[in-house]
Amino acid sequence: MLELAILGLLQEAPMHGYELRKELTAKLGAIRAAISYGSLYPTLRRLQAAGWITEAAETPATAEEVPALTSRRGRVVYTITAEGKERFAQLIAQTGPETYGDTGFGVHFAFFARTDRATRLRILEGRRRTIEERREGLRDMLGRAAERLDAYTLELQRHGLEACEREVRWLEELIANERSGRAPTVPQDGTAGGRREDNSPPPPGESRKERP
Amino acid sequence: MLELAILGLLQEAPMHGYELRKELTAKLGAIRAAISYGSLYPTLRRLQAAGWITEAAETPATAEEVPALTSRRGRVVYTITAEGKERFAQLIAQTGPETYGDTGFGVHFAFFARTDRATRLRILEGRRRTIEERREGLRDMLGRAAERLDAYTLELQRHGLEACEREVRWLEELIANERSGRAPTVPQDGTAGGRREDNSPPPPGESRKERP
DNA sequence: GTGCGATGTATCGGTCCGATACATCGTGGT
DNA sequence: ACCACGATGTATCGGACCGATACATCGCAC
Repeated sequence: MLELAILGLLQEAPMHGYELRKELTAKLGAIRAAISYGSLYPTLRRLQAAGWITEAAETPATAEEVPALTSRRGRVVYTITAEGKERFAQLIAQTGPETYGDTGFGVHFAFFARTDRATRLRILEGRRRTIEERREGLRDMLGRAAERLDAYTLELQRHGLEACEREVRWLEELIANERSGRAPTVPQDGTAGGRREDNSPPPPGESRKERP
Repeated sequence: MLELAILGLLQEAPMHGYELRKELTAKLGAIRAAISYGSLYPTLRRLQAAGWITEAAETPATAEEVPALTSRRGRVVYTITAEGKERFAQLIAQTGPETYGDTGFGVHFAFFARTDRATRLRILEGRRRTIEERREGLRDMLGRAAERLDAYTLELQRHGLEACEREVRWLEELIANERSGRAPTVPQDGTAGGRREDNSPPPPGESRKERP
């Protein structure tokens, strides 16, 4: 999951570790607390070894800014490679059980702007299926096995059930939205500052549909 | 977390691994999918080594029920020890940052029937604090940094924000309920003799509302 | 002038998951 | 009569991720 997220973020701009973590936290803040350096750095190492990204010590900068006495050491900047972009496209397109779990779904969803519509629909429907099953499990529990559990556990289940119902409704809405063609999609590639023109994979058109 | 959950469940009755997993899944179904054997068995081994539980191969059963031709092999039954109960009491009473995270809070909450009211309140308030902070982070993101994120990511944040708001409301309700006094606590130590009797702890949610 | 929080890189031990292997039992289909 | 299949049951292995920790620099407020 981290691999996917890192590759996705580095496609917008090269970054160093600290920055990456902040962006990661911003983008995934709704689904997980904060990425630990204990996972981030080893993963970066792994990605570098696999050739998906390259790391370069940030130093020169034409040497005219700072007299190099207080040279910024450290500050390793990671850049995605062409193979890395391929890898990302492959990861983002493939769906499976782990795509429908809480974390997996969240990460995939966060990169929906870089996902083609067919895949988006597959993921949304798979997630809905998963949540519906969880919901049924909780309903059964609250129905049949209620007397075996104490009041607090029941309250927890009830709250969980409600969350499932809400999420299913949310997903229905998103699915309907996708099908109807007007998806909330701002293609948004890394060109914000007017540099690094790169073809965002298949950003399904119909851009610019602001939500109320 | 698993340690706490296992100790808590074994306090209700001795069980073997498979059964334990099922009960665990039932009790924690609202917060996590299913406990993997890859965590369960090593944890049981660890608990046994620490002396919190004892394991015994289930076999004899007075030999009058089944002719022993189809002897059930395997079937290791785990029983909590006195030290294990102490350990559980210690774990359930101590609060900290990890108690307020999604999983930690869920597990603690699931055993609120075995937790004293002061601790329950501390946990509920700590959790509320944590969620409020997450909520504020999401609000800031949706306010200030909105233009930096694509529509899908924003939608994810919005959904997460809503979930936070709902949970805070839920927690407020639970806290008010705890404070209002009707919470017998039920220390509930030995469970000598009969299982199956339901010394029902406090009722957290009273009259539930029907949905509009 | 100094303490302190943000920035920054990095490792280590430990928890937990997913895949896998293997064995038994009862049930129902062919 | 046979056997396929799902539930029951125990167990291990590699890998992903976290939490704590260590260390160094920078700018700023007191």
